[in-house]
Amino acid sequence: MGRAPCCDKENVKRGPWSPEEDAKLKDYIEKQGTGGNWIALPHKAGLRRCGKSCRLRWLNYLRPNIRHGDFTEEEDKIIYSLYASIGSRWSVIAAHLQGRTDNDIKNYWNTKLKKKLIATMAPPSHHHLAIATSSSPSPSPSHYNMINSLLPYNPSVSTNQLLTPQGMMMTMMGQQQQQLLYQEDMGSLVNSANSNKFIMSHQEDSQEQSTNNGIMLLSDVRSGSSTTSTVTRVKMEHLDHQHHHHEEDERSMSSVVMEDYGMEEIKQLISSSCTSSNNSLWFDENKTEDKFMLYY
DNA sequence: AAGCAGGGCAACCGCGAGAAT
DNA sequence: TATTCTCGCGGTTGCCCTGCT
Repeated sequence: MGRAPCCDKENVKRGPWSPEEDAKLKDYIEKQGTGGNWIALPHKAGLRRCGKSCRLRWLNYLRPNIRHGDFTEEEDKIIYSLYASIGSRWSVIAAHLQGRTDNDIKNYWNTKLKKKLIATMAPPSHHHLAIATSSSPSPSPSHYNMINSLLPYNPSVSTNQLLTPQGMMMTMMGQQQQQLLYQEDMGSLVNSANSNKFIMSHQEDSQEQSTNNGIMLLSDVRSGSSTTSTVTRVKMEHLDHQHHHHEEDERSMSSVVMEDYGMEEIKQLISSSCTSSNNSLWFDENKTEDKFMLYY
């Protein structure tokens, strides 16, 4: 049995809203509210529009304190970060950006930010998405920015704080305590069965802490919806051979693991930026894990 | 100046979740 | 418990504007 249409499509106006319609809708909602029923609202307000159309118009354009255009760098970072963490859940991302609508952010991402990311992620071949290793030059700030963008968003973290591995670590350590399990060594890293849990293992050499941090991050954020779930798992590993006590392979190695069912774009961006000759790229299409790994 | 292509954005569509009946 | 209805969401479409040839 088919679903009943929400309105009589033959008798409703479609397309761009006129200033008169805007005024009617705004006036009605300001005086009467939505009444909790968008379907009935257009009739009451004297509009020949579908209730869904009215809702969309109000939420995306007419409601107070809406901002359009001119996204700031800070907002860009927030969007990058949240997208990396939760995927294309625009309403959630919008909730973190005062005055922005999900539609605005979605459009902004699709038309500008994604391209900006491509530009960032596709520099000359000597650029890699990686945390500095002892055998490679220090990454540029843009690398940290990109990596920062993969970290879960935390509004209390300043931009500057995110710009260095140390800052990132501070961020993780200080801000995500409720979600973090801190492990003393890699070998004891466990993959939590719980969703929405962030697991981090951090190795340090007591003599060379400042330059040779081993970092392992595992982010597992799942949407609440079982059917439209966006699963994002960002795992970044950096195993420096000098501190790599638990593996046979002594190569300097950093890896990024992205698991995701709704972030194909991110996958492509990262994989395309990390396929230079000295990297090996592994896709693990195991359906139970759905992850791919990038090793340097 | 005209035609075309691409980008940006507002609006629409269809689906799933959850409330109401 | 099953069915219907509304809301809210993400994906997609299509119009309009701008820049290029």
